[in-house]
This record gives sequence, structure tokens and C-alpha cells, in this order.
Amino acid sequence: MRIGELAESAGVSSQTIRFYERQGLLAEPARGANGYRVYDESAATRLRFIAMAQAAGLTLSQIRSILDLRDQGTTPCQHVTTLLDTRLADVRTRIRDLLTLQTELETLLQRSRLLDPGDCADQDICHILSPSQ
Amino acid sequence: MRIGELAESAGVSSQTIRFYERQGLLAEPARGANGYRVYDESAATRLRFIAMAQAAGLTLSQIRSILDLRDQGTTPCQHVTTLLDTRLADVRTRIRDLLTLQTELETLLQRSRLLDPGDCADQDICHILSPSQ
DNA sequence: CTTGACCTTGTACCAGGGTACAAGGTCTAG
DNA sequence: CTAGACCTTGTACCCTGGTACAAGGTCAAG
Repeated sequence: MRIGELAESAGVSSQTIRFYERQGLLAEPARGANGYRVYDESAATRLRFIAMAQAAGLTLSQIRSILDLRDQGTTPCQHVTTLLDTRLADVRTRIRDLLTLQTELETLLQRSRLLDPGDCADQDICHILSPSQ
Repeated sequence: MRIGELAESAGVSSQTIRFYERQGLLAEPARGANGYRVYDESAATRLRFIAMAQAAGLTLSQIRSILDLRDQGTTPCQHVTTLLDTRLADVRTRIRDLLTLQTELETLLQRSRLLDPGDCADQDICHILSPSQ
């Protein structure tokens, strides 16, 4: 399989595959006589794994750490569990922060409906976003 | 007021103030005989406004667009309302996405408790993150 | 033989919000 | 006079996940 076919099958671009290779997510593949990269099915599996791990919100360097364990012959399950646990905690924190921000924005927009733009004084810059909250 | 004092009072660094100036968020200030930047109270107001707008989740370029309107003598209220409205919609979308991700992560972690790492096959990379979801 | 689709490498660039560092000028206290 | 705390400018770099472009090699079809 050449890079274009692999890219097509994984739904990413050839450039992305080369980028992953530079980042150490994909091993350097075999080369054909013409210097073209030649991939086997395991590269496609690896790309699917990367996509799934990304969908779970892991960063590429975290994904690389998982793949590195696997490449050393270690089962990465415990490490994956730790990463997902940490990620879940982050997601929960982020949701809480965004809920707070949502309320804040609703309050500001509520205020914007009550305030007359004609009253917006220059020294406030804008009275919707003014210190008296 | 010199840059260090302004920075101190606004809770940002001097470098950040120069950065804001380069980004067009702060006008070029007056200069003392020694070439030092000299600020008046309006710069402090502006920095407070920037902090508030950032807390509302606006980007620096959006904040600049607000300040530009104000500097042209226009009340920016309508524009601010539009920006906050858009931002609120983004926040709601982001919250929904994160809630979905949270559920997904909980499912994966649930799975990790049920699966035995000893069963993790090489071709899966890790069976917690495997296609059979 | 040429065209076009593919491949190679290297390098630079995008957003976003700064931070860091170098090399120098200024001012005040001791 | 010197130390140090401040200021100036310019430039490069951080992170993340790629994307874009240049200049060239390869290969099959027509």
C-alpha cells in the first residue's frame, strides 16, 4: 500500500501520515525500489487506533506514549486507563468552567437587552462589559 | 505611570502590555524625555476592559474589534452583543460535545475495569481503545 | 514524448496568547 | 563610581495538530 492509499483508507492526508511519522507515531515504513513508502495492514490499524485515541481527547504525545509501550512489548492498558482517567477529570473540570461561563454570558446578554446603547459612556468602553457586575 | 506600575496594577507583565500595544489593543502611549512609556488612567481602564472581555471568552482580535469601534467614536454595544451571542452558542456546543466525550470516557473506563490486561492482544494495540464500541 | 497523478525532501506557516532573551540605555541610592 | 532596578528595541520561541509550498523524481496511459 502506498501513502496515498493508506491516507485515503484512514481518512487523513498523506501529509498527515508523514507528520505522524516525524512525530514517532508511525514507524518508518519499508521503501519500494523507487523510494516510495510501502505500508502493510498494521499501519492502517495504527492509524485507526490514533483516530480513536484522538476522539477520546488524548494528545498525540500521549498516544505516542501508548504506542511506545506497545512497541516495547508491554500491554499499555494500565497506562491507557490512567490517561483516560486524567482526561475524564479534565473534561469534568472543563465542563464546570464552561457552565460557569455560560451563566456569565447569559447574564451579560440579559444586561445588554436592558441597557440602552445611547447610554454607553466612553470611559466604560462598553457598559455591557463593565466592572459593576 | 510607567509600564511597570501599570502592569502591576493590572496584574499582567510589562511584556504583555508591550504585546498588547503591538496587537493594537493599546494605543502607543506618550513618552517621557528618556523614551519611557508614560500611561494615564485610561490605559488602566482599557486593561481592565481587556481582562473582562477575555474572561467572557473573547479573543484578543475580537476585543480589538470592540476597542476599534470605540476609538472611532461608535458605541460598540451592538457588536459586543453579537460577539457574546456567538460566543454563548460556541460555549453551548462545546459543553454538549464535552458531555458526549465524558460519557464516552466513562464507558471506556468501565470497559477497562472489565477487561484483563493479560488479554490485550498486540494487533489491537490496546483493547480498551478498540474499534468494537 | 508528454501529460498528469502520484511520490520524495525540506522548509515555512497558521492560530492564540503570550514568554524569553539579548544587548543596551537610564536613574537612584549608597 | 558602581550596583541594581527599571526601561528600550528586536527577535525568537512555546504548544498543538497539522497545512502549504517549492523543487524535484517516478510511472502509466495515450
